[in-house]
Amino acid sequence: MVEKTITPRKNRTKEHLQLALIDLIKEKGFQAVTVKDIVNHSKYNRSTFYIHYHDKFYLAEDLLDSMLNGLEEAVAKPYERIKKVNTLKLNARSFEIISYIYENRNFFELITYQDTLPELHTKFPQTILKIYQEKFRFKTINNMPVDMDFFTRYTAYGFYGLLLHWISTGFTASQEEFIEEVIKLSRTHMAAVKYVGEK
Amino acid sequence: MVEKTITPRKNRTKEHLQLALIDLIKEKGFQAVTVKDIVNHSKYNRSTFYIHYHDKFYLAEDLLDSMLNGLEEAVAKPYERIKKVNTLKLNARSFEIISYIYENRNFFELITYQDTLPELHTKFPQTILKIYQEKFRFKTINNMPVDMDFFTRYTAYGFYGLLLHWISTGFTASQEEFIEEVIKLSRTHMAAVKYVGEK
DNA sequence: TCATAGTGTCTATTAAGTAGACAGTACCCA
DNA sequence: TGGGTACTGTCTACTTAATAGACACTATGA
Repeated sequence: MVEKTITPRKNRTKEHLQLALIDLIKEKGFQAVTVKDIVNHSKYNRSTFYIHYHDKFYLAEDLLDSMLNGLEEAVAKPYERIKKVNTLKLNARSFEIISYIYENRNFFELITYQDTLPELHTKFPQTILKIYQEKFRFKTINNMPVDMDFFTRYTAYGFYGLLLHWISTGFTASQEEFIEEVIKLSRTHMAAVKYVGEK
Repeated sequence: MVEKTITPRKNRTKEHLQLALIDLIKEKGFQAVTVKDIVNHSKYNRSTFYIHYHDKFYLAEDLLDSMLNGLEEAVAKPYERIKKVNTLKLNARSFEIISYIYENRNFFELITYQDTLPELHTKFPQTILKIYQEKFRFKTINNMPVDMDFFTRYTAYGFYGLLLHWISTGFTASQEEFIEEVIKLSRTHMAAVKYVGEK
């Protein structure tokens, strides 16, 4: 009974509270945000906040988790985002990550703020790594022998570094341009990426 | 009984429907937007839409009116927006308009779309003119004699032209830069602007 | 011609959101 | 030191905005 059913109405309210939190973190930093700020900004009653969340930390956790879950799911579901897939060896599905981040750039911009969402700087790269580990299989050029776990970590964090740069330069490169760059760099040491669905 | 009381809850819902309309106009044009699109996007029930609005045209009207009312009110209330007022002859209050537009750029960008909010292209400049007529009194350089009604219209539409340019270039100039330009141009034929509060 | 998709209206139901009081903590500053 | 202000988290009782679903109707197009 502690977790009740989810309804569209509840989700909507939670989402609005989350959006308020994003705005307020950008405005004054997470530390300074109060529950009162959040309900003022989102125009809910203070009581309403406590129906959904115990305090701002739970709200923050929920926001982070749902965005990162969304990221994982975006990779899992068939490519709706990137339409014209470049005819390259590298699996287009990897670029769902890029599209998802771009679509939700309002959220991911949080990574450029000092006093920001708790755990964002740790969980975001961990999620990238998790996706790389669970969904992709790589092949080195000429089948050069390497520890594949290390190779996966290496490419995941390399990709993360590029993402950070793209985000913090305000997405000045277009999605297409950015994807081009990622492909070029991947090709320096990667022969192919295979997408492995579930399991 | 046709117009019931306004409550925060009602306003919030209406606002969310309005925001959905803005997004959808940008996405597919006003003509193509359906009530179903609007409630899908804003995650309300279709019935809920009809509680608040008769059809999408009433919603559009409400959106436009509230934004333009907001513009008028922004000028009327003491300058909270522009902090450091340049020590110029020209009344800083005029620049509340610029700040308001910038803060609500998501809405005002609609003016750059072809199939957009009905009446936007007529009512927006009319509102600028109304503000100029009701809130400001101008002085020509050296008290050059002109028909003051004409002079007001002339400066209002001149300002409107600059605003259009600023908006449709994606607000690349900062608020401060843009204000600078407006001041420079005003000075070519204007000795002072006086703000006249109510009446 | 039938099928599909959207419209606008209505009804009954309910649970999300509201107002308000409460005791408790933390902080400032006079 | 003590009083003032501001926010917190919990609770209660109320109401009403939001919901699901049915309805007849129109327009479109395959």
